[in-house]
Amino acid sequence: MQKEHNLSKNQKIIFDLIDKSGGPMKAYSILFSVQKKGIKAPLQVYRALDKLVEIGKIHKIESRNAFIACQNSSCQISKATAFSICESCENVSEISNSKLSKYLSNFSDNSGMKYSKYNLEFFGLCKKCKSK
Amino acid sequence: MQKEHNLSKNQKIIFDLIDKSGGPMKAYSILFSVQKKGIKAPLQVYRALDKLVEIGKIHKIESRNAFIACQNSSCQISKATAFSICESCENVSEISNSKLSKYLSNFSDNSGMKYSKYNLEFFGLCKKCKSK
DNA sequence: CTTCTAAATGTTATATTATTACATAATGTT
DNA sequence: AACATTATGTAATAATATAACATTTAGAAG
Ligand SMILES: [Zn+2]
Ligand SMILES: [Zn+2]
Ligand SMILES: [Zn+2]
Ligand SMILES: [Zn+2]
Repeated sequence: MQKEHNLSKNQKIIFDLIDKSGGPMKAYSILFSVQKKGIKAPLQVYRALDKLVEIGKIHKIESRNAFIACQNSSCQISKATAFSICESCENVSEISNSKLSKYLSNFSDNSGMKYSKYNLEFFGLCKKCKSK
Repeated sequence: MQKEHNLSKNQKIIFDLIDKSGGPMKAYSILFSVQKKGIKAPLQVYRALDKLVEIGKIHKIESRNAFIACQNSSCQISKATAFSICESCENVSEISNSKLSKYLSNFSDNSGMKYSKYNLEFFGLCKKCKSK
């Protein structure tokens, strides 16, 4: 079970927005959407995003500079993330595959590195875009 | 064998700089370093970087907005990249592990996505930083 | 060698993404 | 109440990346 975090006002506004959007959102698009709720400055958005990433409620899609709500709410995998990204329609979804996460979490090589976190992004074409 | 590409003047200047640096470099730090060679504008740097990424001579470290020379010059893996990143000293190295790349290249799930590319970033502490 | 085309370059301006710095307020703990 | 921690508000600015347009260079085709 994931630890329950009491989100602050700004954190809640921003998390709800991202969560309801169902897909990745960019920081300045978030900013635009929450201005009517009194969040006026980029920093207010980035601070909430940082915190939400830290506690695992959202993840950053690094290749897109965008943020998506965690789609595995019941498990704590914010340090082991995998995404599937359609290069045509930009649809993103979080991959939840226990064999994959086990394989990557246990990965080690002879470099002497101690790995504590990973992020994997797969790119390709989704079902819809393939058949166009 | 990787296809031989004749790099253009700017591409060669920028590739040589990144390659010789031995680590990841950021676009504007590259720009600063090549100004004495006549490359004056960000776009000149970004165009060369885009091309070098496309042909696999360099890779972008997405989580760092930085570019590193491919450390697997003999193989064509620009569409299947894996990196190890030290969160303390920011040392980055390209992981060349055939089992890992085979596992990921063959990965598929029931989402209907057809994967053609992936990028994996491992984070942790390198040997040196661990023992501090 | 000439014509055509694709790729690369040069230049200016601008868009997008993210952080620094400083002041204040709210929340939780002892 | 005193203290520490976390969150907020605001302004300015830094860092990263692209748009638009003109020109030049390098290859391919005839
Ligand atoms: Zn998640
Ligand atoms: Zn698609
Ligand atoms: Zn490589
Ligand atoms: Zn290190």
